[in-house]
Amino acid sequence: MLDIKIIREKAQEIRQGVLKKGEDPARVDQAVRLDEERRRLLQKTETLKNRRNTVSADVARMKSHGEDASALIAQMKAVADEIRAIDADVSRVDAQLHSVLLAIPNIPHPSVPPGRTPAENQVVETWGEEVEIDFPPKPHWELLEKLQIVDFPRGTKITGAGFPVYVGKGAKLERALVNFFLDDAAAHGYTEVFPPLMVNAASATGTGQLPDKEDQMYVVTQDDFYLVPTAEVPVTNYYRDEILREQQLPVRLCAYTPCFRREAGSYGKEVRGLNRVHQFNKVELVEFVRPESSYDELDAMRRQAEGLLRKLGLRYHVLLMCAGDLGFTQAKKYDLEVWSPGQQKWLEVSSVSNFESYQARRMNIRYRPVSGGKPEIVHTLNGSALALPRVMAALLEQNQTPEGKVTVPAVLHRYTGFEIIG
RNA sequence: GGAGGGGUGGGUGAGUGGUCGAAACCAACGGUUUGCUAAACCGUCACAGGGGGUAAACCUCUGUCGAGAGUUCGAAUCUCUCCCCCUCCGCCA
Repeated sequence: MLDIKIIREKAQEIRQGVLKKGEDPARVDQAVRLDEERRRLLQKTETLKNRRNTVSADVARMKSHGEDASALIAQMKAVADEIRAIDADVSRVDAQLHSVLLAIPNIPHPSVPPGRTPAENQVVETWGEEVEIDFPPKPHWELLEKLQIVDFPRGTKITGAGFPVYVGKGAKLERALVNFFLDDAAAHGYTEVFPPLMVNAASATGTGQLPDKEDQMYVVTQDDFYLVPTAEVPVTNYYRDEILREQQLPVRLCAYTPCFRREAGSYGKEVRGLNRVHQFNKVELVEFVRPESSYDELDAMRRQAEGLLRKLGLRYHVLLMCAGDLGFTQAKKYDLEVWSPGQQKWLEVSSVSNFESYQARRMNIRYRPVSGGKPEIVHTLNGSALALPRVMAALLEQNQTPEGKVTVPAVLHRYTGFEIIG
């Protein structure tokens, strides 16, 4: 969420930012009104509480001297009632303000291009040769089936649609990619963590999955837990309600987890093969940084994710997302997309975002400056490096041979132990 | 899952209705003393929100003793619900 003090002081700028993102700025005005009411009520109740505390001390003093305080006590009964009433108003207004603040999106960084639709995202970089394949390239789902490395029908039998079973060299290739990604992150100074795969409601709220995106998560109703839709959720919550030392920053964490997404509402061609599944593997990068360095860190994180695709030799491009295509909590975001020759389209495999203080304020993650002084909110970033299924899809399609075999990129050989599938 | 015992500031730990935001000790930080180090001594030592101050400094008020609700003029202290930790039993990879 945004800082109410900043909303109070710069309502006009915040309104502009919300508009740029294509969201309704009315809540900004609501927040300002509720904030004013809250402060008005606080002044009233705090004056009364001051009186109550003073008189209570008097009562204590009188009683200890054996004097009769019943007149004062009777008098304070009315004050106590009044305090109760006003406090009830305060907590009502507080709750309203909080839910309005949760409904105000993060505002885009000035460098984010305006725009409403994905068509207005900017391609800022393209890497890799446009591969001339002198035979009709197969889509990956045909290769998977022929090579028998991913079994969709049996996954459907075991669980349901969108839960593939990786088999044999498919399973090993998957594990090779996970290890390659993790090792690369470690080489860049990230500390590996392996978090719980279920989180509680407080954690899901911290990263912004709740209250709005509940539909996208699998819920364990009996215990009120949520299966993680991304490692971002448990890993960013690692430091929830904590104060870090400035010397610790930047904190760089990486995590491999399966990710569980209901993907309610998707259908058709978009979900063929590995394009969109309900359970998939991903290595995620998460950083906690000083506010002044968060945009440098964003670029570095993007470069690192790109590096993986380069080492794999996969053609890709980078999109700078326009304001309207940013997530609710994001201030700036790059997407990495790999080329799928079998489908003749780009597939998103990474999303690298700066949340500035938006998530951290919600989660109350701060740092104490070396110079002393008050704790300040950190900036958080995260990025996929990378999500596996579409990397697998592109890898298979870009490296297929006319006979329907697939060559494995050299960088993976030490992980797979084989150089060709089929 | 059953029975019992607990959650107090960075740490240990006192505090069962009345100036308690909380003794004492340790750690940390600043200072004095001192050839240096150490010791000793003095001081500082939470977070959030509101009001004042142009602002910083600072002043002031309110809240916070696992979380929430309640009783009371007044709650760390009494009551209820929930969360967490420990011990024993059961179950179990």
